Amino acid sequence: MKKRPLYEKVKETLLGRLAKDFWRPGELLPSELKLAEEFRVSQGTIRRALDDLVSQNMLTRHQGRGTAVAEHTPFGFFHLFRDDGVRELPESKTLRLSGARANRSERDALELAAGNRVIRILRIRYLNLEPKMLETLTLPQKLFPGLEKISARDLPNTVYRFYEQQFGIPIVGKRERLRAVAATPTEALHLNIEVDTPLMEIECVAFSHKRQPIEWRLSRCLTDEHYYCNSPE
Amino acid sequence: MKKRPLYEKVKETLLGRLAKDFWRPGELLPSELKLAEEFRVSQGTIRRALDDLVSQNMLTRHQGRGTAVAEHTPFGFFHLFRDDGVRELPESKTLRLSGARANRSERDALELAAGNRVIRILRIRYLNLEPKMLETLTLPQKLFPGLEKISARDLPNTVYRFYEQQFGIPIVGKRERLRAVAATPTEALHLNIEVDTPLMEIECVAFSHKRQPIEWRLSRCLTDEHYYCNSPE
DNA sequence: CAGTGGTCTAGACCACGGA
DNA sequence: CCGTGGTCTAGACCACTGG
Repeated sequence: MKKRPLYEKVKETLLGRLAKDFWRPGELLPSELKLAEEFRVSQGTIRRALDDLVSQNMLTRHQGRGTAVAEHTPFGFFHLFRDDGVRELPESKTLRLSGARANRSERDALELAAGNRVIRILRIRYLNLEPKMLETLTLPQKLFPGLEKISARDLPNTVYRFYEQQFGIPIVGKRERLRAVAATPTEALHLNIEVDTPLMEIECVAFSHKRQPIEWRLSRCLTDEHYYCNSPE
Repeated sequence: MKKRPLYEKVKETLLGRLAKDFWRPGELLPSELKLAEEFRVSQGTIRRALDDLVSQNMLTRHQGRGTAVAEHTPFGFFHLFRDDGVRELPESKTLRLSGARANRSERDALELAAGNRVIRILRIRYLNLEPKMLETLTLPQKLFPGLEKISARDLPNTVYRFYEQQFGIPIVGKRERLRAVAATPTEALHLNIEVDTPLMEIECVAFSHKRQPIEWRLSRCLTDEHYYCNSPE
């Protein structure tokens, strides 16, 4: 029955607090010894839990300072770099936000049964003021009650924190699949390029802590002056 | 002077043995307690070293069985999957192998001084008997003495193990950069596609254990029936 | 069953950061 | 200086694997 390791329980509790903004981003959380006392486990167990959360980019640790809530960098999970290696701040504009019945691809990606509804969001992203990326986000409507009635202008730039804070859904993992594709006429128009220009397509499914699919994202980006990288540089 | 943690020393020693084929791939190495005794450290320290090597895909562990040398899967670091998620065995043919003075890009990628020589290898790779990928490998000649005189036919399909066993150079890390590009006439010819077809370009620098660049690899692949993925699926 | 890795504890000392 | 995380130890019990 209860074969789950202790550190998994600790992780789960801490994840819940992080989702609820129990601590602010950047804030130090209690020391390992304090947490060990609170959870009635040893420091080693706390350490194991914290290490796991650090490797999931939920926390950061600094010797002599403490363990802090990760400042979900302004880049978030944004993986495009300029050719010289410098990272640029992405800007985004939401073009459309609407609800609909999930189609076949969406049901497959989000593991939904037939008939479920989804929310579709179309965004364009800019790097250095140039349009570089067009992306479609698809969310299961039942997990985001009321989101379909929000104005496109009110959707924040970094949506993962938004999911956490407004809907209590922390994103802790993702699976990406990449392809090279040719720009469609619509994409060519938005990105100010010629039809059939090669684009990088990034298909990404984001998961909550128990591997439940939360978001299906299809991005198509221009890599004429940027490259994609998700390794630790 | 010597502030390197103990487990780092252990890792280094074990890595050296793995490179020398001290244990065969798939073979179990001594238990944690045996290793702890040999290295005169605690089991916890050995465990930490082994954990790190496991996360580098050098070892695999199974509760109740032991710790084994990773069977560098027939896929190696090959990251193309068929659209249905199935992994296919890549076949490769070496088209050319030659030595030359390193050009600017090669010196940058491999961190070489001007005047150094490199070995260039041009390969074509097949998936399900269809040509899907053209790649250029560039190696610092001084690290691979005699390799430039080898016949293209004698170069094995999986080169990383070859580097380890013939030249004592274990590859433990890599950095990848991806772009979408248009097929050149040469590539179109080899891959049996039209010029300007979108291709995924994978630029990969492979490192030895102390971050020394060993191989610069530029791959261009057709993603009409495959996708690229380097996350744990 | 014996032996393995997986978890957990309690304690020690060190290296670093900030007041 | 104190408190933090980083390393290391020694020992305990559990869960799984194989013969």
